[in-house]
Amino acid sequence: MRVTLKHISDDTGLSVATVSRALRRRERRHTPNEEKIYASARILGYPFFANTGENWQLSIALVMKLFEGEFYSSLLNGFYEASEGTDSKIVFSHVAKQDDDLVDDIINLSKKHSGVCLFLPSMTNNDYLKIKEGVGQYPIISLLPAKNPKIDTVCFDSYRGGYMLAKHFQEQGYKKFGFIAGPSERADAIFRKNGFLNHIHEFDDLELAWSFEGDFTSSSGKTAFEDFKDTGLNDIAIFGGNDYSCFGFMKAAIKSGYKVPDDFIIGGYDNLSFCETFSPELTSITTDFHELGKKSIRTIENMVEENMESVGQISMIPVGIKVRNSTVPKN
Amino acid sequence: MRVTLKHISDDTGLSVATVSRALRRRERRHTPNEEKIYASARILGYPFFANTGENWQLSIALVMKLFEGEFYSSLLNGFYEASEGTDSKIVFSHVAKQDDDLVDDIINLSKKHSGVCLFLPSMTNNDYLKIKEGVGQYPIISLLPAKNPKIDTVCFDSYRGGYMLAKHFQEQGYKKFGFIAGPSERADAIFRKNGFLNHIHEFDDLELAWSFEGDFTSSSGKTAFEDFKDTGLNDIAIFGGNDYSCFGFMKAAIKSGYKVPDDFIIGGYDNLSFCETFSPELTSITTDFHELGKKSIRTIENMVEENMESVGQISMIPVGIKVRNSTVPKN
DNA sequence: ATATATTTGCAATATTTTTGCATTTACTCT
DNA sequence: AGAGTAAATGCAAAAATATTGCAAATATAT
Repeated sequence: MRVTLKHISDDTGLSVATVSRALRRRERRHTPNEEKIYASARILGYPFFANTGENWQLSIALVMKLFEGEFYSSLLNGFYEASEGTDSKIVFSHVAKQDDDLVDDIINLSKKHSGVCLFLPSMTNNDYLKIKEGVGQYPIISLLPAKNPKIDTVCFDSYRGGYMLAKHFQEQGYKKFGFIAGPSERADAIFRKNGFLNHIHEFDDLELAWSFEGDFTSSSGKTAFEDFKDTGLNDIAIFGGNDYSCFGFMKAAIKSGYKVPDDFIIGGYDNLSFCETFSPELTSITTDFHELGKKSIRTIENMVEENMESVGQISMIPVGIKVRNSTVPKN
Repeated sequence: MRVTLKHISDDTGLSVATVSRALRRRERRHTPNEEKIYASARILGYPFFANTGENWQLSIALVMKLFEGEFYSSLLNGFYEASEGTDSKIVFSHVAKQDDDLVDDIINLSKKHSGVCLFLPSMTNNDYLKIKEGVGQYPIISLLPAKNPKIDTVCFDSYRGGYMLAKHFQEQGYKKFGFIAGPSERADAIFRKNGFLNHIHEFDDLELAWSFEGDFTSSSGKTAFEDFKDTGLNDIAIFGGNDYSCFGFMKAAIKSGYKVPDDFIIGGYDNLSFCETFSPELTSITTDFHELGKKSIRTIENMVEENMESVGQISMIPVGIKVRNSTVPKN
């Protein structure tokens, strides 16, 4: 049974007619009974109707799970800014921490919104298939790259990011390269790595001299440094996988008496604001969340309007590189 | 006119009966017509009814405006975590960047949600009054302290934060204190300052030797250092207003050859994750966003249920202090 | 105390949604 | 290809829900 005026009437003790009038009135009067009716309507969950014609907007749910660090703010901010001036409004949706209900949660979201954007690194291909089955032909995209994407994807060009950084290292005259890997189950981490390694492999005089399995945290960067230190390598260019790893690595290195960029150069990924705060300032791959948001919203809007079958299309948003003192000595 | 099945029927060319059945059915079938009906319902904005009894949740809108940096992630995360296991669900709501429509935006939000939490540093008392007038007796709170709050407030005890830091400085044996102020229109910045200064004034042997008007940015921290350097002061304990200011200040100081905590000690506010990454690690006032979220949600829930008049009550969430190497030499 | 405006409930009316039933369409199995 | 079966659809009746005219009750102003 859905919520009707009768429920509110029973709840408030007022007649259905009074409830109807209070809720339908253009201007609020803030009389005690009106307040009572509104309060009851909210508690009971009476649907406040959207009106035809009148600036109705698509609501697009942006679904994330983990939620710490500057990165998520930037992502959200990019989407909100991108939504201004479009016919869509962004609704941020948080989903349960447990993976169990994830698929069901998303299917439920699809009932309430016009489209869904997923940013969920832990999702498997199997999950995506289940979601696709659950939502049917519905505007839904993923914001993370996948090896074999089951749904349309709008994401940063992680591969190119890794590639660009390797190229930059080469241009600085380095031949030996190092790499701290991200979590191996994250496709974006793998693409970054592939881009980096592929550039190295393209040139016979370049060599991957060291690598380490990290997990994108600052503390794994520190562990990576301890591993690195034991190798005794120097004159090497290191890709940290992301900025946090680099911070952890650099901090430990500087503490051990290393000088950056003299003893090694290092570059990160994400271009967090702390890149400028750290000494030396960290070279990093830059991502434009505003572009990601714009492209995602446009994609969802197209899907809603054309109502066409999704075919696992991938849109890559280009990334850039911000060169700072961690790879280029101060002049 | 609100959206009815007739609209969807007209839009899809199917009969009202078919539309009704498709939307009412428990399980989705994903037939072409069903997809068409759902798509149309989403575009037109047909209200998908919340059911009585069945796990209906209060929806609480968390309203923010600016949106950069780790701080906002933490705030959101705290609220979402706090909402788990309660009868409420958090809906994050972004409002227009322009101040003009702010009040109207919030009044509109009040129609769609059971309660509203505002985190809007730029709001004036006048704005709050207008909102109160617009929403009537409605569950709404502010998450920022105000000198003379017009609506109920749940916020961190900024005053005590400033006070605690001054006390910590005193315990480290310092007599001379310095201070970088935040934006003067932000009440939370003023409370931090007052707490800090009041502790100083309580003791005759303590003295505020230097202060600077900043704006909570890293670059204003840098400017603050330039001002500080000219004074030639040393053996001083500095409260940076927030962490960003401290980072900017420390970076500039270290570049100028200062040693922290030898030449001066410094403490921040917010306990950003970068406090641990910076060298030296930054002592900072810690805030518990989970507690803030819990208290806020409980307050809104009470307001919804008891439907009582809001009276400008203030709930302060205690803050803590995390002492690190920027104020205590490593042992 | 009286006049006037506002709010409310009842009942009638209008609108919207659901359902029984016959028909059409899609699909399966010879 | 054609019969048989299941599912989907439209029509129209029925049910449910929402709105409104009107008179009584209540509040407010004079």
